[in-house]
Amino acid sequence: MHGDSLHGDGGKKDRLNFVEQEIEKDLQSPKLVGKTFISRFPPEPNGYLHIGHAKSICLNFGLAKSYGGRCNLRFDDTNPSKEEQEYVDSIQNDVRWLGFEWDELHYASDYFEQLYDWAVQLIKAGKAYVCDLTSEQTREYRGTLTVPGKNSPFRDRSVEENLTLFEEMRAGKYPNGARTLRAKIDMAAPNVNLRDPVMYRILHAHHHRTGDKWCIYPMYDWAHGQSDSIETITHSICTLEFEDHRPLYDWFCNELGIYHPRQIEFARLNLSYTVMSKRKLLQLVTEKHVSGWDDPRMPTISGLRRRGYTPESIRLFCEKIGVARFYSTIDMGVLESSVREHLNAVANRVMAVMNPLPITITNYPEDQVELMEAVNNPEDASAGTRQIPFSRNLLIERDDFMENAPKKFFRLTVGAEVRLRYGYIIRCDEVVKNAAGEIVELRCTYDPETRSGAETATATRKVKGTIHWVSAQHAIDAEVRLYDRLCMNENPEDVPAGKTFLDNLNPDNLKVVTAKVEPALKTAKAGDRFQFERTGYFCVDPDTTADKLVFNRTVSLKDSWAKEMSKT
RNA sequence: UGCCGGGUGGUGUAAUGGUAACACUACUGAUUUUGGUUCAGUCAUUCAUGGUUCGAGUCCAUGCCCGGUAGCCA
Repeated sequence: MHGDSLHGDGGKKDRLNFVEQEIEKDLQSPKLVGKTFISRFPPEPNGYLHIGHAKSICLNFGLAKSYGGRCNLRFDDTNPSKEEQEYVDSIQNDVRWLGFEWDELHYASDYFEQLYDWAVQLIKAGKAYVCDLTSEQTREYRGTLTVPGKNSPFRDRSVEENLTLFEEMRAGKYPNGARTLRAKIDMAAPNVNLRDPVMYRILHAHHHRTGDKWCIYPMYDWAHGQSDSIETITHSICTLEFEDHRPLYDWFCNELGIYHPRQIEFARLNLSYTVMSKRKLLQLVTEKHVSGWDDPRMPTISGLRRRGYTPESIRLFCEKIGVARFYSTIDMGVLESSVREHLNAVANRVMAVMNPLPITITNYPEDQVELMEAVNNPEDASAGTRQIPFSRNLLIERDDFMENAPKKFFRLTVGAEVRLRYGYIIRCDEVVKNAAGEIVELRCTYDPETRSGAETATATRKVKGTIHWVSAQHAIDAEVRLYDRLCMNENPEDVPAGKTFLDNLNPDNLKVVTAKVEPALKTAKAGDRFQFERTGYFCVDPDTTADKLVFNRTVSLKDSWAKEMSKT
């Protein structure tokens, strides 16, 4: 799968997170000694996976790998009104893309019959009853955080009556919301989850897998622990907001007398400069603030994939952020540094000019074209080299020229020399402007003794700066989508009254430009990733066609010059 | 106001009663035909107070602050 550091060489990671520490203790306890560790990733198929899910995926599958165990993929499909096959498919695709393969594929809906039988068992034991209270009444009877609840008037129905009613509920005799099956626990429990929680609700809805077979559906609490139990999950790892549900999880397993997994909770991921809740992501899509779930600005797995993130970079990120019980926000910079780290090692370099400024090498022969040899990846000799055409008329980046340059500007300015990457050293002699006073061309001369690759002292003489370029007649056009952070603020949810996170969207999170790129890119295929030298990492978007190249900026390179400039 | 869980640099994560470590960020400096990469270095007495101890980020007590929780959602 992947070379993670945890137990990577059969050895142990020097630092264990709290989940690993608990697991190691458990694995030596009498209950589990000699047993195989089994976890599961249990998404509800009601949306696309995002980077927060990636944390859970890496944790669950990673743990299984570390401890020589197994990890299942289980769809928690207990609420047919929100779930769709489309989501089931995308989730499987995303998990695989991240580099993981589940041992068993399950659906909570596969356990509906067993869950029903267990409910009957609880009714017979006098531990569950059919309640006729409406949802509003149920809420009133539950009490509040500080006031204990009171018993439902239906709490003491006979076992026989409960059995009949529950059977009729299943048979479809009652409309939505008419009755529920509830566990008989304690209406005065300080933990509200224990105040006779609902186990089944009536829902005449079509389920994406069971069709119209059922009209009663189990609640999360009634389905989750038992599903874990059926699959003999040893460790059921979930997020912190389920912490208060653990006593209920335990209660059901105990009352049923079935295999009892251990639930462990960790803090879910929050990322700065973006939003993570499904509701908000859905809103971005439906209100067209982005082009879809896979828009490169979205923190979804599909969005990150389209943006150019690699599975390795996301796994690396998950490894970096750790796992704890403290509710924290990870800086987007950590995600960005992860993808830079991986792409720096594997992405081939290429030259692309985003905002072209024509230059003419006046002493270079009109019809001459030389092929210059360029290294594809200085970090990886096996990536080889390629040939780039050099000619009299070139295009450079507008930002690489300044008429009145400050002292530390190491690029092109009148009278100064600069190295053209993999080309020659040139000097700018003259600036050509149009009637409006805009710079339209630079006239330069080159030093023929400085051809790249030659080993002579004159050829290797140093100049302060090196800039990228393309040959005007050879370059090809490409649409480049310059993506930036989705939101302007570190915490987009932090808004004044009356505003929403939408007011914090970064208006500059996408700029589209037409760039001139070197001819070698002609054959680039969707998904290919490159480093545009001195600029950033880019990938080929699926919108690319035979006659139109489209690139997405994954992330810019670190830019200490821009940083220097912004100081003043 | 009940119950549950948390507070370690700018941000995260470690340290399991014994030298507060690692990563990201930032800032120095070196290297560099990418102002990239790489390398070297700088940046904290652990929420507060008291206690136990030869020794406390870690154990105890009290306080303060933060988060979760009252769906027939998951």
